[in-house]
Amino acid sequence: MATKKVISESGVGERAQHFLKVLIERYIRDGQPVGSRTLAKDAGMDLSPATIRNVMCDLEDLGLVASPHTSAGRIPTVTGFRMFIDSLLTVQRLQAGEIERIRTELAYPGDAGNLLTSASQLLSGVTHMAGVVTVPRRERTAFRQIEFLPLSENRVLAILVTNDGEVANRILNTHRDFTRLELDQAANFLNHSFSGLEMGKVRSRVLEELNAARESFDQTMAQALEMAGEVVDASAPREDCLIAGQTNLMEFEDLASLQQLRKLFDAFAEKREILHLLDQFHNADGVQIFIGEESGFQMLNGCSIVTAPYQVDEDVVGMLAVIGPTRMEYERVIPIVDVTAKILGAALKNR
Amino acid sequence: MATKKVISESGVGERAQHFLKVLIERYIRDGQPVGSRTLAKDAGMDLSPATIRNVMCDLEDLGLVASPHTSAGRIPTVTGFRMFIDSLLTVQRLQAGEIERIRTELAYPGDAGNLLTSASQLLSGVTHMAGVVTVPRRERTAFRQIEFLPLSENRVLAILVTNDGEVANRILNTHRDFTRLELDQAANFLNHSFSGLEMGKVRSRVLEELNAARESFDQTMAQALEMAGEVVDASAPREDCLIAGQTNLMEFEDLASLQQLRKLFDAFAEKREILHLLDQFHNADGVQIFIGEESGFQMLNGCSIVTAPYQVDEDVVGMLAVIGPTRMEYERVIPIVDVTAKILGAALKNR
DNA sequence: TTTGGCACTCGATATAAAAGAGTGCTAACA
DNA sequence: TGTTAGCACTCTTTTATATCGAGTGCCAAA
Repeated sequence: MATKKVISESGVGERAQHFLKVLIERYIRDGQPVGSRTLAKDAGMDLSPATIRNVMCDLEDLGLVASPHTSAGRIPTVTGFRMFIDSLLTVQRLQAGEIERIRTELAYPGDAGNLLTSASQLLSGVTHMAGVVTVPRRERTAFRQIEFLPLSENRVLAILVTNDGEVANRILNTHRDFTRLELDQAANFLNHSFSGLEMGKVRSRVLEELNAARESFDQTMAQALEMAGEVVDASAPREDCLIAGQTNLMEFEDLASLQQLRKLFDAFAEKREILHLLDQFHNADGVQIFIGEESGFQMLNGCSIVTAPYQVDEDVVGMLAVIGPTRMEYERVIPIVDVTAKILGAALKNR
Repeated sequence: MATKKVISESGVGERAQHFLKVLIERYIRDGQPVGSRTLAKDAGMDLSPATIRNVMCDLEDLGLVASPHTSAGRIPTVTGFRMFIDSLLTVQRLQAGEIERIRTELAYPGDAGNLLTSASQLLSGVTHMAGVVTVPRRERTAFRQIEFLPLSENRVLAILVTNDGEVANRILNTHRDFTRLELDQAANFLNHSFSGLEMGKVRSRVLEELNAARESFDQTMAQALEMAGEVVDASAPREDCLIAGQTNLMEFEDLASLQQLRKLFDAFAEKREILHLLDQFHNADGVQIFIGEESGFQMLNGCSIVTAPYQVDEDVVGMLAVIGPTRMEYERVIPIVDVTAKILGAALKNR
């Protein structure tokens, strides 16, 4: 069966694939339709433009490239890009210097929030596109310690520490005044009951016990649980994402139709949709790429997202992403996102 | 001296001022150079275009209007706008409905941060421009209470509560382990020494006492003070501003040169300059307006800022602003900012 | 002081022509 | 059978040119 023209599953000859690759690389560089003459030179196979034209015809029939009008060259379609990304891409190795840069920028100690902000800024700085980091969800974290401090009459400060070192606090207006001793006792009880428990479970357990306490008319207990409930809620899934360098996207005339750009920026301000989108890739491991049009979200037309999860102790805790025009240098961006994810994970671990 | 042509200090006749006013109002509506014919109709004084032209010549000589080219009408200059704003503007009264809207949107209870966010969103929503709210500075707030909680070996959680109810916390890695009792004693001492003191002073006093403690080799005291210093720094002037509706500005083709817009958005992301700018008006009371070019900040070319301080108990605690194109409907925006400032102040008071 | 008249300027719009890039197809070639 | 040269054709881009129209500035008359 070994004919000269090897056909891959997709029905595209090996040579045609090579041309597609070269065409897309060229298109990524210049952003303009690529003609047969240009391609003939770039491909380096010493073929005439006419030959190329024949192949282009095939590629067009397969929906991998398209021409904006009769006398322009070809530009890749979304499916063309998809094939390029999935099987044609040759990822560069990151230069040692760049790895070092990432490492040092994420090396300085600071609290977790700070670190994540740095990471998104770093991504946007290195790639000249928008950098996104989603913040670990609260759901996964565990209860470590709760404390109550009397502030003034009828006002108590509740402090909740989770095992990832985050601290949530809330000022509670209580029905009656509590002594310091009472508060300490309540805290002791709660710490004893919930320590180490995953926050989601804490929430449900608090509710259960609250009902139990009410039935048995244990006022003190009920109040303690009520207060705990409030602060647990305050520390609730405040999942969020940090976006840096949005304005970099204004430089790409690919997206420059203000219309388009505005939709994108609105999405950034809102964040919800972006977050939802990235969550879909939460379970993949390693770098994933997807193209705006594939997502169904209109605001991402013309864009691509390069994303990777980052892990602490084998657990995926959040996502990292770069958003830019579909016409981006994937072979440079992919390793950047990849390495940053790893370094970020490590940095979070020895925090 | 009562001649027919009354000359104001600026050397502009009363009638000329009236024309300037009408011209600017028209320019604000249409965004296009206003010609003599149009102006003749709008002015409602039954004068011929030729007469208007003469007046326009005078206004041009005074630098209040300019023409983009020979055969276009006139557009206001920055100084023209300045005069318009300072003395020609007739501010509309806000409709009862709009006041109600503002009141209800700021009525629902929530923490202070929430309220401020709502305010900026409200401003941007009502004006279709960008809304800004600066958050009260920490400097002005006073120390109320500090507490230390042992977390694990060599890790202590320090919590600082200020009299405005804000809570700052920081996890400290200590050189040695502290018992709960030691920590309580340290907290007691600090609370006793600093309670009620303004934060700026707390910072300096901590340093003084730290030196004293070191000289007298009072290790325990020194450590307590060191820890206090860290958390005080953590709660340092985290002055900040909340910006909403930036993307609204993309709709105005006045600013649409992507160059311009990008600079503006970068400034929004950075925030520092905006904050610094608004701080200059911190002491003014009532609505202030200024025009981008006057600020010297390049990114504000083509923009104006309508700003007002908001007060709690007679004290100015922050600023509120709307940023939009210089060609904005001041007579509508001014009362909105004004009223919002008052309502926000009130809402913060009964928080 | 106001007005009509008039020449003039300059951007905006329209039209046409030419240039350039690239294609598709056909026929010849190895 | 794959490859190539040639050629007509299509569309965009550029350039040149004419025309229109809005609006000005100035002058002379009311």
